[in-house]
Amino acid sequence: MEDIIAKLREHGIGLTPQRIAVAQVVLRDRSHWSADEVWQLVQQRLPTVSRATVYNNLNLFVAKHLLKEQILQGGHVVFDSCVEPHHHFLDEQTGQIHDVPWEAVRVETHDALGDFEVRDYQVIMRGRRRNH
Amino acid sequence: MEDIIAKLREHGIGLTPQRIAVAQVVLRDRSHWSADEVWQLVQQRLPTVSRATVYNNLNLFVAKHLLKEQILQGGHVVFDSCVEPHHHFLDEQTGQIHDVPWEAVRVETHDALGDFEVRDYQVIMRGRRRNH
DNA sequence: ATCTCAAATTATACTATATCTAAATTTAAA
DNA sequence: TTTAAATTTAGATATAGTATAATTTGAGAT
Repeated sequence: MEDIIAKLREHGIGLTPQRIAVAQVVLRDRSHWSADEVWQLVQQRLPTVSRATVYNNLNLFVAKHLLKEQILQGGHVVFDSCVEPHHHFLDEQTGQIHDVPWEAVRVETHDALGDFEVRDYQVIMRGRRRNH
Repeated sequence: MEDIIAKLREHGIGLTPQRIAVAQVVLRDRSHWSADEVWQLVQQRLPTVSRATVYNNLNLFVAKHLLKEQILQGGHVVFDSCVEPHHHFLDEQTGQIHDVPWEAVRVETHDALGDFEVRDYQVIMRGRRRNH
């Protein structure tokens, strides 16, 4: 709980019970959360929390760089607690998205880019994950 | 009109007035179309066309490789008449997405990928486009 | 040419996701 | 304690997409 509070403060986010509850959910182990998943879990701790509040706070956390918004296949939005740069691997069989370490992929661009000044990039890979 | 019909046939798509109208819109000059944009334009030619029909046919065209589905920032889905492999550049100032030639970017992967067998990839670049 | 019928396709109605609005409540500073 | 600003709530609305019922298509039989 103290960790969470410290983290919110570090990111310039004011404290409310709703925000603490949302942060407790999204900063847990799993790294990709849909808004509705978060809402359902937060409701267990705070039954009166409204859906709009969850959405508002998730988007605030993105704006304050506590989370990153990621787009899955089909346009579904999830919130990612890993804000460090990383790439994504989409397992086409399971539909699962996995984080790939930044250094695992090297990207070089050529002059053919022309007018585009690249500030940031991310590689989306598709394929399958070998059986464990 | 004949071009459109030939194209639909090549891709194994049966002919209906609705499909011809949708194809006429999306195979025009601009390369990224939202479903609702398509619907509005198609309605001008076929006022009874339903939204579901437009969605159904856009998704069919993707399935038959006449179009490619692309996900924009925020999870918005657009349909792209350029089905050749290409990368994307998102202009952060205008929110516009631009196609980048495949060869303009080279990607190498390393062992750190581990379990992931990459079949396909795409690079999403962000930045700005120099003034014209 | 016409009819039949199953499959394909479209339209109607419904659902999912996300955001807006105004009122109510809480926060944080004085 | 007060107060202004921030935040949440509850309900409505916007955006996007889909399920199901209705209609059309296409092939084969007559």
